[in-house]
Amino acid sequence: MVAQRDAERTRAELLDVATQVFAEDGFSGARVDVIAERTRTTKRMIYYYFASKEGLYLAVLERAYLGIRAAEQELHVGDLSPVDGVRRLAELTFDHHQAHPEFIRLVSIENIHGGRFIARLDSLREMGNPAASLLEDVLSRGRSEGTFRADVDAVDVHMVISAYCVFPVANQHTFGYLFDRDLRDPSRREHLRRTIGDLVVAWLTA
Amino acid sequence: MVAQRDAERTRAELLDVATQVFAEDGFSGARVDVIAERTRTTKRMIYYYFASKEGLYLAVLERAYLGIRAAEQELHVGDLSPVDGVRRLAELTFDHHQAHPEFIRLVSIENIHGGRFIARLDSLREMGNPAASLLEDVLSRGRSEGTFRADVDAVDVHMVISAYCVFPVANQHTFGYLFDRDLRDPSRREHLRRTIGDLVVAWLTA
DNA sequence: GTCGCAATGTACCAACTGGTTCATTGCGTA
DNA sequence: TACGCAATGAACCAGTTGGTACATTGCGAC
Repeated sequence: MVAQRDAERTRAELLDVATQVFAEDGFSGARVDVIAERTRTTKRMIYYYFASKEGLYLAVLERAYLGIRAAEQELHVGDLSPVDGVRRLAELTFDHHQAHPEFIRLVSIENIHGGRFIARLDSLREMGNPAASLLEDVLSRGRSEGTFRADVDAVDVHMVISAYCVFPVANQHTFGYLFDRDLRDPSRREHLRRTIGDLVVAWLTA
Repeated sequence: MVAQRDAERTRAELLDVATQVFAEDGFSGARVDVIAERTRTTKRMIYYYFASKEGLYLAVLERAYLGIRAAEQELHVGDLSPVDGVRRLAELTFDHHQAHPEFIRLVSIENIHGGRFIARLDSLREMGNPAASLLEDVLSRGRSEGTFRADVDAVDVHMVISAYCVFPVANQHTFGYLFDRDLRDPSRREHLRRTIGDLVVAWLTA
């Protein structure tokens, strides 16, 4: 018989389901009862482990960000030329966003709430941003080599890449409707992927 | 004495307030009572004119888009060279987004809801997209002139510009928190503005 | 002036929703 | 094997919220 009591599993299952539901319906739209229903446990457990709907949302948000950061730790572009390095960094960022739409949705939701929840997660700030650090490095190599322009910093470049990678996921529905173009269609992905590389490289080397 | 009965004014006031409240709190987060309170009229009028909370939201969304389209009609870049034309188009788009954050918020919200509401507003699709049409024109001039690359179309370029212009508004809070950089700070606006021009021109002429 | 109807105000409701109460159960341990 | 406590389940509650019933009022037409 499977263990009938497993605190870790219960907690994890709640987080998984809550991530899905919050990403789908937003904070206000999500219903505690719905989250509980989709679980093998009950609503009581949400309040037992997370104290409140807000506490659950905070836990979901934190875990989502920590997951992203962990993945970023795996990146490495030190052995590539600056030009190949930024292109690769941009493409990997693109892949990553494509693979985690629910994360992007959570971020959108958080911004609609004015970032009032994320502001309480000190853990995120402390751990820094691996992708941005890598970029910092590649960028300075390119600059001292003379191939990259010097009027933008790593955060500027990171913003351009983020903006491009977030958009096809975050705005897929309105854009798709207005321009009759499904930005998430697999057959279009390679073109989009190549484009962010072209874009950033052309810009930095101009 | 001011007119005590003015259907048009009542309707418009409801739409104005509702736009603000929906943009602030999302569809589920917005409260019908709150919208009514901030108006000189009552909740009853919302149901009188818009039938339901959803009806009101649809009206808000439609009006917001129509407003944007109307503004886009004013653009004209036909007398500029292709290079100057795209730069100007990008910069004007940037200005426009900066000036209408509440519109961007509504679009974000709509995407979180899977575009389920906008899909019912046929009026929007019918009117086309002035900015994209202009881009189409400038782009084809640049291509036949030989200055612009040919492996991207107008919608691709429009997406890049949109992504860049939307991001600083839509993600200001999470980005601002994580990178300790206020993307909406007026002192940074000019730099951001110039950058989208540089980016697109460098890319297209690469 | 008074009739007809659009427009409006008030009070109310039924359903929903986040959160709680309290009893119960399984698991490690002495 | 009995004890202590983490973990769990089910029923319940009080505040909130979208929506409505119904009475009333102002305005234009004649």
